Amino acid sequence: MASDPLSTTFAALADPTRRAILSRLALGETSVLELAQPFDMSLPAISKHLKVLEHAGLISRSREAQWRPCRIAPVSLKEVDQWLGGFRRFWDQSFARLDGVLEEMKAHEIKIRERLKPSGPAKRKSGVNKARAKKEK
Amino acid sequence: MASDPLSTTFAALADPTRRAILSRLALGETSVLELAQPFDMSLPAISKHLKVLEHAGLISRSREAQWRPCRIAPVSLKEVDQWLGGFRRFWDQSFARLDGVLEEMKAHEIKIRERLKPSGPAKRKSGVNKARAKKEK
DNA sequence: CCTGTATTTAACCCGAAGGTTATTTAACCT
DNA sequence: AGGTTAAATAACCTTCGGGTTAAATACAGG
Repeated sequence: MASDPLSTTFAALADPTRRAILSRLALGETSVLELAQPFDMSLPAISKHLKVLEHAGLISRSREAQWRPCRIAPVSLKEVDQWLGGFRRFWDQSFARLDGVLEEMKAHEIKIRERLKPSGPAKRKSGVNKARAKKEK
Repeated sequence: MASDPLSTTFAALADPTRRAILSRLALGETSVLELAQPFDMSLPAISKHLKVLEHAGLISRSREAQWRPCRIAPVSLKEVDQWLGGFRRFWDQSFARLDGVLEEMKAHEIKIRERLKPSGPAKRKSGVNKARAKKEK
């Protein structure tokens, strides 16, 4: 497995048992035994899953007598969400519209700048990367 | 690997090469060779990555002469986003606040109902699952 | 038809993921 | 100290993921 943080997090989430554990933890901190209870799986297996989640920064664990209560640690999830954000316009209508608005604002700003400093050339943002040009059937 | 759709998608995203490919595709549809160009990796390896992405529903491919242009397919990403949504309150302040507001609205609604039908007991929503009760040191 | 270009498939290697059982550590309670 | 409960570790097995090279497929075009 790739070792960068985001890959580690995605890999940790790529298992239904681990996602179910996280869903359970969304209801609140709990012990390993209680986390294991819904699954038809040995305790060491659960222990491994928890280690994976912890290593991915998705949960944190403390000690309380002989229990090691687990809770959700939000930072990694937040990072996943932020990565996803870069693609949100592909499915979220309102984000797509926001894209358009930003384009418009940018164009408008450029016009304003050009009007304010008629001597110097306005700083042009390089346009969207338009690779793959030559290709018609 | 687990074979449910969400696991497949997360697994596909758990690789920096594949995420980079998606990022490139966010700029627009392109060919396999151009997708491969930034990576120090054989072409069959890229081909496999694309197959994984396609199987996860993250990209779609068409044919155009001898090229097989790829583009982003948003549905799987959207599903990931929706799954994440269930946890957003853990890191998003405004969502946490929304949680509070919803709680308040629910309580208010119950009061109203009770006032309107003083004869029958108001339909109580069962409270948040409060597992793990007995545990004090 | 033959050659070049784009891409996939086949066959293989290696290490890591996810599961098992058996054993060990840690902490509580008499 | 001894016994019980909670959890982790060790050792092991099998499957799968990501990479390789070499060969096959699909199409365009002189």
